[in-house]
Amino acid sequence: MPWGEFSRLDLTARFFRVLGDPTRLKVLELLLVEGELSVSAMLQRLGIHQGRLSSHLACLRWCGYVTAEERGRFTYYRVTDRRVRGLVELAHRLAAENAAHLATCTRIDPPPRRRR
Amino acid sequence: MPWGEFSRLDLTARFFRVLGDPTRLKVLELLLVEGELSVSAMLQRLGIHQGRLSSHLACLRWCGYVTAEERGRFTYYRVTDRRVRGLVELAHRLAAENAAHLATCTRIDPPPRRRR
DNA sequence: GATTCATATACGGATAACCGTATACGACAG
DNA sequence: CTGTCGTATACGGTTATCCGTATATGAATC
Repeated sequence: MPWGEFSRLDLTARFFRVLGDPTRLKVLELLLVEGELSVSAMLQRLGIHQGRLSSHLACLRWCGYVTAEERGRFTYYRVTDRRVRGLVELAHRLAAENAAHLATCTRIDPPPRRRR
Repeated sequence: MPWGEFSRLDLTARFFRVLGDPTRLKVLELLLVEGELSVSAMLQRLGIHQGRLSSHLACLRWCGYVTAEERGRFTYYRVTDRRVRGLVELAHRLAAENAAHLATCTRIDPPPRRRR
């Protein structure tokens, strides 16, 4: 059952890419620890620009990682699915075991190019 | 214990980014199914350019997802860690449940820009 | 209804990361 | 030791995606 032009495999790759950004991953971990937070509460803890956080939250929300609930002027976010916690924890373990190599992978982080 | 300039969280994000490329994910799945394959065997099944496959394999190998063994003129690859299978399968399930949204996430796949 | 606060979206510069082509290298055959 | 085969690396174009700044929206307060 392909969705639009994307195969099952393409969709899973997209799924992983959502988790592949440090800011989004940090937001997700924060919510896993705290349970539920408003945007302004996250802002205090993360120290990043408001627009940027909002945009990352929109991505996480749209893709099903988190759920938002509006109460009054505030919007509260929480992690949607219990399985996400296990996924992130397993990734932490595997990443820790290969930390030195992940840090130096030249495909993910290639050396700077000569000017064009 | 930070590795170089990367925090634990940054490393995990990199870990996910390795899985976030459709070609690498496809290679990984192929190896999960077949167990062990030479580069040329993978080339036949994937139908992509040789240099590109080799480069992705180098990434997967360096980051610890696969192990290579040279026998004669051939190099055989296999998946290193059993836990990778579970990780990928869980991601498949979660991605399938949000397929329609993942396919249209504008942060991962933004609308085309006006010419500069 | 104007103002303020909390949050979301739009825009464009900068950079990360993919791709294809071309080239290098090491093992075995002849 | 020369050629071929299997594999790895280098290079630069192109696209994806991050970021910060600026702006819009919607609820509550005045």
